[in-house]
Amino acid sequence: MSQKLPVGFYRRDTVTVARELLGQRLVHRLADGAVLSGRIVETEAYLGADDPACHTYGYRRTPRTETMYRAGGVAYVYLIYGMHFCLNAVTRYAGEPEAVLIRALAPDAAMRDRHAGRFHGQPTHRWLNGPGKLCKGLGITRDHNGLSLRSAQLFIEAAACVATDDIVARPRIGVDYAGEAAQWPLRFYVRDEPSVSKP
DNA sequence: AAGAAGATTAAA
DNA sequence: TTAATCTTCTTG
Repeated sequence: MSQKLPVGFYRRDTVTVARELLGQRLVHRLADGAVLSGRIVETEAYLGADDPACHTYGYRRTPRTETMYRAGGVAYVYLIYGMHFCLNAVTRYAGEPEAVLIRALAPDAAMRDRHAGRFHGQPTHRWLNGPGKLCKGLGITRDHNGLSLRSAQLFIEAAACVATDDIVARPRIGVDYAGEAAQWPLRFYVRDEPSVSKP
């Protein structure tokens, strides 16, 4: 029986959390009892006040980013491009606004077996291979913003970490506006994993 | 009050 | 390469 990751897991260095979230299991329980879940295979670290690519660069504080200022272990969900949601795990402590964007999941066997109908006949490795797609696929919306990642409906379960040799570090996606920070190798994914968004 | 841009996606 | 689509933030 798997355990939910303790809050202490999140209240650490954000890059460490981003790397160690690879392999863990994200679970969403719907009101009707359905369980949608997958193994995390791709993440990105957003390093707060000193990171030009981060929503909280320079301690920018707005209604939207308020969640990032909370203590690690809660979900930060926001709408991007007017049509897609992105899910992040808030890291560190209150007042240290950093987070890990969860970019891709490999669907669990139970989900592949029972919820293929949600995905229009697509191959399973394309179900959740992008930050907007995984929110859509799991039914995560802005209603989940601020929710504990140990809550009954949304949580991350402990599973085996991915070995260092199997983690690939690359520049983050979609942050070209961030100058030099656009090159920082803060995107992490599992080597040879088909469900990664852009191998 | 108005405009610009965005941690994306699917389709051409 | 581009449209879709709208919230958030910046500027006037």
